[in-house]
Amino acid sequence: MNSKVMTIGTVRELTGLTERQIRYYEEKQLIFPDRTQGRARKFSFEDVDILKEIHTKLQDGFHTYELRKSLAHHHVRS
Amino acid sequence: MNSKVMTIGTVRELTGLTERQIRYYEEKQLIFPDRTQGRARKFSFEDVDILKEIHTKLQDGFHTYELRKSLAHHHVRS
DNA sequence: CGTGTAAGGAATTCTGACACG
DNA sequence: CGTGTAAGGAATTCTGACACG
Repeated sequence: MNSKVMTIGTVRELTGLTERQIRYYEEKQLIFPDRTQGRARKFSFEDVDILKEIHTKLQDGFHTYELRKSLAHHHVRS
Repeated sequence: MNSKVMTIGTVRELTGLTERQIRYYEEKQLIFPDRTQGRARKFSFEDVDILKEIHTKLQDGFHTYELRKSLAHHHVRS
């Protein structure tokens, strides 16, 4: 499911990450949530998986700018 | 996907229904969204399908109390 | 660099009610 | 019966910033 339907609060629960981390990963171009009219972020289940992967990689010593390349294949343009 | 992850606003967009209609169908026991700590409803993609079905049936002349039975098979307890 | 937090505002959602029919 | 709406409150999310290191 690539449809962006979840708010950041739900993603927080599903990933165990904090909102700060999620927003930071977006800032670093690792995830690309949609936005509602009221500028609230909307994520997909795929985003949740990517986020988990990002966090794992970071704990393995990688940096966000390094992950930007390895996560590139996730960007499927529908 | 039966995971309850969407807020009513997303469901509104996905189904084309109003929040009033969605809440009313819940009141009539046709759908069973989860709740967040802050009492906000959370729906699944299956709920979205059921909601569309409910609206179609209503337009076909059925009443909510009649649909309660025909939708019973949807209640899969995980 | 990656993450925590307090700050103030804006958008979202909630409930109970009155309305129509 | 099914749905619209105005009302007030509570919870959510947003951005920019300061902090640590």
